[in-house]
Amino acid sequence: MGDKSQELSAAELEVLRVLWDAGPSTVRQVLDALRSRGRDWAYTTVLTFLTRMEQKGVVSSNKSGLAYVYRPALTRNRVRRERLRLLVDELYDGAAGPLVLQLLKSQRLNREDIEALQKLIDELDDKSR
Amino acid sequence: MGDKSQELSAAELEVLRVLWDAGPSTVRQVLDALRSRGRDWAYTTVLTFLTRMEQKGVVSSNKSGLAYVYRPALTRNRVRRERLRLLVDELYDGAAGPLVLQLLKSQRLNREDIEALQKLIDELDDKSR
DNA sequence: AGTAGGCTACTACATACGTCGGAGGATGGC
DNA sequence: GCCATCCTCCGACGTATGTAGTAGCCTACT
Repeated sequence: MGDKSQELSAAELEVLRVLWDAGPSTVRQVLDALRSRGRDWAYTTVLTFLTRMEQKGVVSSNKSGLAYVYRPALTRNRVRRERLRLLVDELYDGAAGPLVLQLLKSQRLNREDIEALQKLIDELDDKSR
Repeated sequence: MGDKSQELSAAELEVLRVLWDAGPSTVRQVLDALRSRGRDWAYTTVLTFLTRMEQKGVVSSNKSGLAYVYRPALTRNRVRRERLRLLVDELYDGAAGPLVLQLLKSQRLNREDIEALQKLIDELDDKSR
């Protein structure tokens, strides 16, 4: 099967998100964080995920005192970029334009977003002219 | 595991894409289309996918003459929306703004895109004011 | 009528994913 | 010193995914 090696399943991504939000954490801390997000896994389940994810290289760990502390080995931005690219390639034939439009239409942006957007567009506009 | 029932794996999505692009097709037609896209599966592999996908309800089929003809049961737009929502929720905490910005920054848009964008922003701007 | 070639059904198998339980080692109170 | 804890390691099990072989059924041509 896939050997791109850095494939994140939905559940794995959830674990990673905890690490991004909470910073380096032990298994128990991750477990608690997941619990508070409504994910009620067993301790060993979390352990299994972290272990497997370390194999894949998406988290790293080092023993600190009694327990191992895990930290993300991929930045949120890196994953965002990859996922975004995948989405664009798979569902928009590589063209980002329509995706942006769809986003703007279907999601409600607030005033602030719109302003930031406008600014960026002005820049792009200058550059492309 | 997931029972949302309508989970599409990467490979399944590829099959679906062929159906979207080519319209109702037989197994062989799908196979050929996949081949021309560099996916060199065996005939029965494609058959397996289509069969499983029909179970899941993402394609439907009806016998026409000698062979079954498969057609998508989900629109491309529907899948786009779902995937997009997932991406926004999982990686942007539900906020579409930053996603749009990242898209605009990292992907190269052409003049046309930018204009369409500008127009849309003007509209949003009016409405939100 | 016989056969080649296309089609589906059924089965299979390895790997990944989601989910844990139990065994066994360190540790910190009492 | 001993027990309640907490931690990790290893193994397990069911379902999903990726990939395909085989067998048997039509059908159309010769």
